[in-house]
Amino acid sequence: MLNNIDGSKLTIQEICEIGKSILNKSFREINEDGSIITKGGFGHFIERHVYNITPNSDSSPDFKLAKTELKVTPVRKLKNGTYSAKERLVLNIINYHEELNKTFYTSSFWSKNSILYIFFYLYQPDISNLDYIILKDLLIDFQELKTDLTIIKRDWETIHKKIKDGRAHEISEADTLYLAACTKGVNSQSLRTQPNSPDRAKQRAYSLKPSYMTRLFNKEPIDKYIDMMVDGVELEKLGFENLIVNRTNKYLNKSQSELIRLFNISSKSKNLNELILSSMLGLKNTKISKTEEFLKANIIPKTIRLEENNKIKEHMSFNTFKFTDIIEETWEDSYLRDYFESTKFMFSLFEKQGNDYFFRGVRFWNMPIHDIDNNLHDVWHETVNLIKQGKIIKKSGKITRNFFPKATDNPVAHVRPHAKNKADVYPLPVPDQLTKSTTFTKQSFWLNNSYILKIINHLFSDNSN
DNA sequence: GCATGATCATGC
DNA sequence: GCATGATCATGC
Repeated sequence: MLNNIDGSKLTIQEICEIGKSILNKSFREINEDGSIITKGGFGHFIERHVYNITPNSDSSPDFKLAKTELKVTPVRKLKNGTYSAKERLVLNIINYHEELNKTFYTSSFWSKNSILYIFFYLYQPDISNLDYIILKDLLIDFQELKTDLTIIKRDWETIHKKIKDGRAHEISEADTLYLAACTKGVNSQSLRTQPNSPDRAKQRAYSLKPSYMTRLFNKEPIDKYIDMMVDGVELEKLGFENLIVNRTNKYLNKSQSELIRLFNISSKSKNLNELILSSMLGLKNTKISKTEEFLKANIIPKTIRLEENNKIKEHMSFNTFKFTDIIEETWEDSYLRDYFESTKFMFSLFEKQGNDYFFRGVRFWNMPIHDIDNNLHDVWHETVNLIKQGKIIKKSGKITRNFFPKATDNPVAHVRPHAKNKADVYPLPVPDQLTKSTTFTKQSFWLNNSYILKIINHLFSDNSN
C-alpha cells in the first residue's frame, strides 16, 4: 500500500493516521498483489501491506520507535445488533524459565504489550476472509487505564506466582480477571519444562480475555455501563476479589428479610439475592453482572442456598447444548471446556435458619484444571458417545428415563433436562435407538450439589477474610 | 429422602 | 420467543 514507509520508525501519531486510512476497507481492498490470508495471518498481512514491517518474533514491539505492538482481531455481530469479540487476544508466549525472575515492569508481557494498536475486523462465517472489513482501530496505552492496569498487574502476579511455585501445569485462564495465560500450541501435547517442578506444563501465552476485548471494542457508549467506583488504593492493596469480599462482609449474618428492609428492595423475584448483593456494593439500580469489572472479567454471580441439614438441595445448571453441535467438537476446543476454563464465578452463600436465609459472605471460584480435564471430561465424553450411538432414551412414558451420566455416576457433573417443558427439544444427529425419535428434550450440564458443597466448605473454611 | 425428570420466572 | 438462572415434582 505504502512502500516508502518504515514501520519501525513511525511515531504513534503517524501509525494511527495510516491506520485510519484502512478503516471500512476489506483486506482485499488493502492488499494489492492478491496474496491470501492464512490462519492467524491477519496481523502479518497488515504489517506487511500497510506498515512495511517484516514479521518477526522479537521480544520488542512491532513499532520499535513508538514501542507499540500491532494487533488485528475479529469481532462478530450478534443477533441483537451488538458486537462481541470472537476470540481472546493472544499476546506473547510465556517462557516459564525466563519469566521466573521478572517483575511486572520487566516482564515479557509489559515490554512487548504496554501499548497496543488494535484493528478490529468483522468476522462473517460464509465469506472469504479477504472480504472481511476493518471496522475500528483502537490505541490502548495501559499506563492511562489506571483501574485496568491495577487489575492486570495483579493478574500478572497471580500467573507469576504459579510459575514460581512450580505450578505452571495448573494455570487456568479463569485464575485471573483481564490478563490470562491461555494455551497456545499445535495441540495439547505442546508441553514445556518449568522451573521448580518436574511436571511439564502446557505452552501458554499472555492474552486478553474475550470479555475484556468485547468491552474495549464497545468502549464508546460507556454510559450504558457503570464502573464499580472501586477505590484505587484499596484495589491495589487487596485485589478485586478481596475488595468485594471485604465490602460485603459488613453484612455478614444478616437475614434476607433484614437486608431487604435495609436496602428498601421491593422485588420478590428469583434474582432477589443479586439485588441484595448489588446494594451491598453500593450499586443503585444496576445489576452486578452489568458493571464494568464483571463484564470485562466475565465473572458470573451465582447464589447458593445452604439448607438446615448443611446440604445444598439443588444442583447448578448451565446453558443447554445442541446435540448436533456437541458431537462435532473435540474436547480441547469444546464449548464446555472453554466455558469452565475461562469463567470465574462469584458465589454468594445464604444459609437457612428457621424461616429465613442468612448471608454468609461471598467467594470467588473457578474450576481447577484437574477437575476440568478429568471428571468433567468424562461426563462430556460419555454424553457425546451416547448421542453418536443414538443411545438416548431408556424408558419412555410420562416420566422419560435417559442414558446420560447421572449425578451418582461422577463426582463433579451430570447431564439433565433443561427446557421449558418436555416438548422443548433439539434435533438428534442419530435417531434414538428405542423410540426412533429424531429430537429430544433440551439438556444441559449441571454441577453436582455434592461438588458445590465441597467447594463451599473449602472456600468458607477460613474466616480470615 | 434422594435422584432424576420436569418446569418456572425473568429479562432481553 | 428464547436463553438463563433457579426451583419444583415425581417415583423409587
